Amino acid sequence: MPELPEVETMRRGVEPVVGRRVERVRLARCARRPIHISPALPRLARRMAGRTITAADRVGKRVVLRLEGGDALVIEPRMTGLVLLAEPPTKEHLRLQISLSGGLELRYWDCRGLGIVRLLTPAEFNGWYGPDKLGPDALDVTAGMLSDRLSGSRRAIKVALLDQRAVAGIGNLYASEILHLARLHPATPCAALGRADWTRLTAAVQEVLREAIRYEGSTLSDGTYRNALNQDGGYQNHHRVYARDGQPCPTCGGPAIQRIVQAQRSTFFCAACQRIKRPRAR
DNA sequence: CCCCAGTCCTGCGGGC
DNA sequence: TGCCCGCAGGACTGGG
Repeated sequence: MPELPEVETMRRGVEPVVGRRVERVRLARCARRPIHISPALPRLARRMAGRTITAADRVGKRVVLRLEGGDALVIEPRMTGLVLLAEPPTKEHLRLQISLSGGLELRYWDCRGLGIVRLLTPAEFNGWYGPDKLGPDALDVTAGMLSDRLSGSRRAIKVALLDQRAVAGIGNLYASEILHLARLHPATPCAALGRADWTRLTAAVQEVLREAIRYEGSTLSDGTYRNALNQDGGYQNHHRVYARDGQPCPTCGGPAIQRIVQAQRSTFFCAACQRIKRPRAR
């Protein structure tokens, strides 16, 4: 499940595309269902052909390839999408192939096919990913920004961290990891957090995400996430709580990590070192 | 504003 | 051993 560290690793892995010219764009025939792509081929192919890629950026959980002239190709992998410069894991779920000058082949592979690829003008890009839609990037967010955006909310902090309008890039896996490092109970209402909590939480956001990037993301047992060269990440060996229910807490040695469900998603935490804070009584 | 359930999709693992 | 069912969840939508 690509979140910020996985998408950042993909972005770094495809940086060799910068400076190359788009020669050909085609859909892979082996995909059972067509990819969610906008605009549809051949219009997208015509708009991209002959143009040079000027930058490989990231916005939240998406890879953004900037094109000469100002358009951007946004690749949103969602659950199982991979942006590759190597051969894909299987031929079967290859969705899109972009041939670049110098013989480079950029591929988009997506097992479940929930991902989306969009070619956007600058105005369209701002409509999709402007400040109304996406909060500050999780790597840049400050404690002040987080508390300004969330401290008035009664939502559980775990659920709020998944809201991309509040902060961009955190998904279900890293939300649990971050809250464990920050020693905050995932069900704590945002409004119950004090200044020191926001500071500790923000520090944990930075530390967990930077460490996960250093290990090139998490490849889970389903094996879906890989870097641009089709290699596994390494951060799954450093998970503190995610999918470790029943195992001892790495911080306090407490007997068992617990699993609960919040907003229909699994949350993992240690009930011993992540104690809930109740909102102040009115 | 916030919350919930449903939608997309496929591979895998648990249970029988 | 084989089959079926449910689960995994990012982003979005519609209803309460």
